[in-house]
Amino acid sequence: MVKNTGRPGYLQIADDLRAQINGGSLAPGTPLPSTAQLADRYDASLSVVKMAVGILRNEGLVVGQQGKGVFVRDAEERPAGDEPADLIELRAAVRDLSVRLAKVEEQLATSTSHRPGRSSR
Amino acid sequence: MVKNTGRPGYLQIADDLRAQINGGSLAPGTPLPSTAQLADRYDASLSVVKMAVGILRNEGLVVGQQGKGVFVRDAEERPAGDEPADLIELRAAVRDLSVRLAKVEEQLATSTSHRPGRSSR
DNA sequence: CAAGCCAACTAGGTTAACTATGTTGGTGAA
DNA sequence: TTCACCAACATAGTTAACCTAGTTGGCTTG
Repeated sequence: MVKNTGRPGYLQIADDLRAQINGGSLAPGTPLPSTAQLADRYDASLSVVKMAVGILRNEGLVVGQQGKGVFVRDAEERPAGDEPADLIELRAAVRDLSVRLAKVEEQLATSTSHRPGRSSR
Repeated sequence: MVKNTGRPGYLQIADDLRAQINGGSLAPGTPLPSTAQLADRYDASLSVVKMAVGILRNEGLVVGQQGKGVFVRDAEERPAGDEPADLIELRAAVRDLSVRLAKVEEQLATSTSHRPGRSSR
C-alpha cells in the first residue's frame, strides 16, 4: 500500500479510511482497526497511521476512546462538510473538556462519600 | 508556554497561532516564524510545532513553501471567513471550561494524595 | 565579472521509542 | 462467589533522529 505517488502516506491512509467511512464500508459506531492492525495492513509505521487517524479525528469523522478504540461517528452528529475547520476544532475542544470535566466532577463527588475508582466493569 | 491544562501542546500552539492570524497580528502574506524559532518560543519540541503548523496547513489558514517558509494566506482565498456568533460563544465556553477544569483537577490532586487502587506503576 | 559550487537555512515526511492513561479479561486469594 | 491485582492491549502525546528537497547567499574559480 501507500503507493509512491508523491502524496504522503498519512494522507493516502486518511483518504482511504475516509472513503471507507463515507462509502459505508465502515459503519457508524463500529471501531476502526487498531493502530497496529492498520500499520500492518497499509505496511506503514505506527506514526503515519496515528497521523492519519489524527486527521480524521480532527475532521470529526471519528472519535477516539482511550483504551478502547477509534469509532466512526454517526453521520448526523458529525459536522457538515463545508463547516469551517475552526468550528470543528472548537466543538472538539468543548466535547473533550466536557467529558473530562464530568469525569473529574463525578470522581470528586464520589470520593467524599464513597471509595473512588473502578466504579463500573 | 504550553500550560499544563490538559489540552495538548500542539493544539495550544495551533490555537495561539490561529488567534494571531485571525487577530491580525500575523498579516496575510507574512511568514510565520520558522519551525525552530517557534519551538524555541513555545519551549516545545520541533515535532509538536510541526504538528501545530500541520493543523493550520490542513485548515487552509497557511501555506507552506518548502525551502522558504510558511505563509499566512489571504483571508479571501482561505476557507470559512465570516465568523458566526456561534464561534464567539464557543470560544468563551472553551475558555470557561478550561479554567473550571484546571481548578477541579488541582483540587483533586491536592486532596487525594493516598488515593487507593493502582498503587504500583 | 560571471558561473558554478557549497554551506546554511527552510519545510516536509518518516520512523522508533518512550510515557501516560484507560479498558478488559484472567488469575488467585479471601 | 467476590474482590484485588495484574498482564495485555488500546489511544494519545511527546521527543529525537534521520532523510528529502527547495531556497538563498556567499565564496571560489574560470
